[in-house]
Amino acid sequence: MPSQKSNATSATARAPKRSRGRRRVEDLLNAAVTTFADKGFDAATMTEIAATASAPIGSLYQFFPTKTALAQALLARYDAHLSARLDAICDSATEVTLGEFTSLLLNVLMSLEVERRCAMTLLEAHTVPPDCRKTLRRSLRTGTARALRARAPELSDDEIEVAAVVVVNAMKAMVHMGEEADPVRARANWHAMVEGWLGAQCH
Amino acid sequence: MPSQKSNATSATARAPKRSRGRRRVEDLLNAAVTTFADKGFDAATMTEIAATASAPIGSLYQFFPTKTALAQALLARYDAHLSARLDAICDSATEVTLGEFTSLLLNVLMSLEVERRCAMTLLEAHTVPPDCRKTLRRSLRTGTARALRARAPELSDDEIEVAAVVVVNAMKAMVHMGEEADPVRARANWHAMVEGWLGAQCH
Amino acid sequence: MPSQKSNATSATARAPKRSRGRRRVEDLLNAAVTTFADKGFDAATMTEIAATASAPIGSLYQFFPTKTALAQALLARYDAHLSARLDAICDSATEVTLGEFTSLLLNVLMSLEVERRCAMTLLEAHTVPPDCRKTLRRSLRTGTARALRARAPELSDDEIEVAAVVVVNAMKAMVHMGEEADPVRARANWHAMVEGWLGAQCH
Amino acid sequence: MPSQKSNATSATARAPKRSRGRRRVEDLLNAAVTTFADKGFDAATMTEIAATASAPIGSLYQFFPTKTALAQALLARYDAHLSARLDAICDSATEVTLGEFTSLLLNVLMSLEVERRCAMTLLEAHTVPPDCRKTLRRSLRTGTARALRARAPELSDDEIEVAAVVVVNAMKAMVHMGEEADPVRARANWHAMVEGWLGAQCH
DNA sequence: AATGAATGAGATTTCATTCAT
DNA sequence: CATGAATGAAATCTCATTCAT
Repeated sequence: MPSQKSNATSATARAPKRSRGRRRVEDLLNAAVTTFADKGFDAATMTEIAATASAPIGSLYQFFPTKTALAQALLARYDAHLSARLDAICDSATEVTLGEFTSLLLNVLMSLEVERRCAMTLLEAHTVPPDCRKTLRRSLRTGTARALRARAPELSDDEIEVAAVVVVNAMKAMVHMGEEADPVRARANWHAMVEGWLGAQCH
Repeated sequence: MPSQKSNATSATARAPKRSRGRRRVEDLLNAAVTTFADKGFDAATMTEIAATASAPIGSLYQFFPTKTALAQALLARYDAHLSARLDAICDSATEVTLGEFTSLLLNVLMSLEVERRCAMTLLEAHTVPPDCRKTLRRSLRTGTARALRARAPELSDDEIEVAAVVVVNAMKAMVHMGEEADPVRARANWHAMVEGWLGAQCH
Repeated sequence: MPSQKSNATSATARAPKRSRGRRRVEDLLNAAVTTFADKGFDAATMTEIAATASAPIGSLYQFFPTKTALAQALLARYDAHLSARLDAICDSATEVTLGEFTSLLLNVLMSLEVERRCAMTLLEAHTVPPDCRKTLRRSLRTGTARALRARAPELSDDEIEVAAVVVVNAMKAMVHMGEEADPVRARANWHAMVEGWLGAQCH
Repeated sequence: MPSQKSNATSATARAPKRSRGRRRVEDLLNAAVTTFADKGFDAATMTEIAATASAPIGSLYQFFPTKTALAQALLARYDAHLSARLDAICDSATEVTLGEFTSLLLNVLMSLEVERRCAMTLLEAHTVPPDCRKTLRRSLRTGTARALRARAPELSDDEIEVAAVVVVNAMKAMVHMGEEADPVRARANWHAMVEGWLGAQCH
């Protein structure tokens, strides 16, 4: 008796056990990334994602029991990537100039073009549960706060909090400016603006 | 995304002739705004929009032959609103302080909460044709450029172009910061940052 | 964005407005009756039911937004039929012999062969919500109680209650005995047994 | 009801060789009993049954190559149980009063609550092949006939045949009356009714 | 012109069964 | 043997759009 759509309120991805399975999951995730990035969450279909990965639809559902679970897994993967980048910035925070530090921060979101577009799409999709969306946002903000604290330990918690919000939004703008004409100059100006403000803060 | 039976490649909104019709169109647009803002473009259904406006579904299709045409009309309406605001800024550009000017610009997107959320949703929706999305974006950029030129006529066309891109993205960030904790302080910092940069440019 | 299976917890059948619609609903209900009776609730598919009625699947869902709603409508229709029969018995309860009265009661379920098989199938189906099932059962019991009270007003409420339970189960057995070899003699015996007991009670 | 990949028209349960296997089969059967009783044949899934028995799905298919075969095995087991009870009644048929005899017969189906609910579910399921269903029914009828013959050897074969049909249906009613309000009085009345009829027959 | 019932392609999800490991 | 990941046919339900009334 098919029909009961996933009754579990929060279904999560199942981990593969065999080595072939792990490879297959990799393919499925990549297929999902490009499909979501291209079509958006709602317009992308599970059937198309499976087809893109040359996998039968049943396999897709073996690992991701729900379209939502698939989105969640993707966001988690991207979250891990961002955290790693931010951790790296923490490590070198005191060994670089302010300009370099600004650059590192502002470029956090600029790697992995497709994954980022996918993540941004999912973050905007009203159909994706707010939980996962909030998780990624918070993770990005706290990671940025960590980097700022590593660079400017003299700032209070509140100041760090607010600065992190500012910087995160500056990061996002960097990405969006790529679609405009002459993105190089636009980003250079943006960089200057943020560096100026950061310099004023940190002192 | 069910079957699109419409084969017309580009359907646009039809203008109503009588005053009763104009009132009805108004209601339909408003219903569409809230529905799109709440559910997103894909999840919102034409039936629900008509119901929200207490209008029969046939009426909705009378004026907006396509879901896409409806989105387009909404974006056009919002575009007009933004242009008006930017025009007003042009007029007073030379009579205000730099801080006030910055404030005016950064707050351009902060009015009409629901309409803005609707517009941003539609701008992200991959299902809405890129044309209308590009139109609104360009309109916002050129309007901003006009305001900047009114304030700083000494800048070259290129410089204005780039500055407009920067400012537009700064405007967007103002909106996004509203969802974070302590948006007041975040926005104040942001304002300071942009004012600093604007001051450096304009001279 | 299809996918959200009927989120309304209890969807009910929608009434048709046009005359063609009423005819169509009739056809759909009849198709559903035979299909459920033949295949059972779970094995019967909405697609097959629509096809049997030569109706597009969309039309089926127009009137019965859920497979469950369809079952409910069927049970309600059968309920109405049974109530009518029991009311008729009430009217003639005092004008017939005990044997005739027994006969009338025991034969209540023996008309409308297919509808009855459909109803019994639905009553057993674990997938049909208990509510509708209980409704029909109670309706049958209270209708029978009414008939018994009309015949034997001297009995207490409790006695009527219990007698109704007994008689209802006797009715059901009448139906089941139809599948055995020599159903005529079996039913005659059954009739004698119940009549004997009824005679002993009523006095 | 998803695709039945099994092309074997009639698959039956395989007997286990080792004692550990016999234990496992026992667990699987018990898990199947409760699952079928709770969810019905169609809604119960092989995966869930295996999980309930804490057995891998492969093991389940080792012993019962088909969902149908599993149902068949369950019905056979229940058949054996009923036959044993009826045999016991045969043995004591001449040593008890008519009231006791009636009681014994009417209570045949009242033991093993879950197994019985499972069996009744399977008997109603249109998806279970008619063969096994008929087998159990016939077995119950012939067993009952045996008991009646042991008690009343003077009756002709035809009379026994018909009486068995009547008694079997009386048994079933006893079970169904358990769900109504005041089942004790209902059953007492039922008992009186059947005893009265049996007395009239046997003489 | 106005209405809203009718349509059907297509989306998500399930699960009996197999077979590689 | 034992296991449980893999498969894909098939089921339920949605909704943009049309067109008869």
